[in-house]
Amino acid sequence: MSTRSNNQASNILLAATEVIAQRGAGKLTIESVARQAGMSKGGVLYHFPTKDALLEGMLSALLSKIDDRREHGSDKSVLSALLGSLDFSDQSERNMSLAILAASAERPELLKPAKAYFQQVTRDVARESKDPDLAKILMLALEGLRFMHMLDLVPWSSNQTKSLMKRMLLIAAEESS
Amino acid sequence: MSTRSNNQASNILLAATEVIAQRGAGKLTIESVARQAGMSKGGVLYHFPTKDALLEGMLSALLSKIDDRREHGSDKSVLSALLGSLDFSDQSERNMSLAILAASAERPELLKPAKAYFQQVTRDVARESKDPDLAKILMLALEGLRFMHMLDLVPWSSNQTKSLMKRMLLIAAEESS
DNA sequence: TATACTATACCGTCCAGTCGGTATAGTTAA
DNA sequence: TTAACTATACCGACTGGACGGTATAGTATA
Repeated sequence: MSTRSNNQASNILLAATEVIAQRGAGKLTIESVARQAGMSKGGVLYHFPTKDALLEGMLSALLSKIDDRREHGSDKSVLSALLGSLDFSDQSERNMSLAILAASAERPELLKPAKAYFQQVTRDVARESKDPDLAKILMLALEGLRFMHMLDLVPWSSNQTKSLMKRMLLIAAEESS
Repeated sequence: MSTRSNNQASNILLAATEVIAQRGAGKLTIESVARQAGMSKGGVLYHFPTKDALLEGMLSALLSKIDDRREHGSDKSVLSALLGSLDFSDQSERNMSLAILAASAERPELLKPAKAYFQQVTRDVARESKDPDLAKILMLALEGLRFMHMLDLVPWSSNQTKSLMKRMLLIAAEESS
């Protein structure tokens, strides 16, 4: 029967990311999210009583998705897991990341958990690396790719991106202890 | 007597970046820019007839500053010039970059010139490299650093950033022909 | 009936852009 | 030299629309 009443929240979250992807973070309004989710403004406001709550929801969905994959990265290193799990040809991947843009525009404070997350990952990656600086460079490249992807600024094909990711995985494997 | 009131336009541009840095791209209003620049809304609107014009102005100021430095990078490679000229401890550097966030929020189309710029740089860097993929990784790391800096998301000290940049310069020097 | 959810009408605020006006410096010319 | 005129820079009241949030009434289902 899957009441799917629980799903409505994530439906709305998804719709929000789509709005940002299609029209920009500045056009993220409760109305536009409602339309995209196929419901009314009241419906959205029932699930997320304020716009801030919506932004928080998007951000925490993004972080928990990333974290999920870090843990499911099985036997490889954290860095390898991160590199290996990101798929930039996946539209929903990009869309979720866009929460960062929306939050930074409207409520920069909401990015604090994201910063904490980066600190954590940095620590973890440094701990397992022979060459922490090189590991950081790879992390930065990964995030650079994420941001450029978010803004549709990547100046080469997705095939080239894939081969780049492979190369990065290779370097990561070489230098992990 | 050098009233120097003739560069009001760049004054306003500067004020706009400060507003974004202090309050976020979503709070970038003509009024707030006017206040920051020490004038009235009408005054800002005189120099930039629409908000779009203001955004365009910020973006083109950013691109021409970067381009400037690429050309003044003298005898080194393009990649080295880019790596060497960026100073992330400089506040104004970060502020100017924030134009990207504002534009992406309000008028994503305005980022087209930025994309064209990245394509150009990528071509140039690839041409002079023995190992184009490695060069791309460095470029990505540089942009990753820019974005994380913009969002105040860098999880380590500015000293660590400096040593990272040195390392990146080293790699770039090793692999340039 | 109660709970979970959705729709609609409405309010107050914020904001981009308009417009009539002021101030001032320069230019022309009687 | 002074009156008439023009250009540039700026001010601030106002308008119309968009948006966040509230209130409330309705529907479906268990």
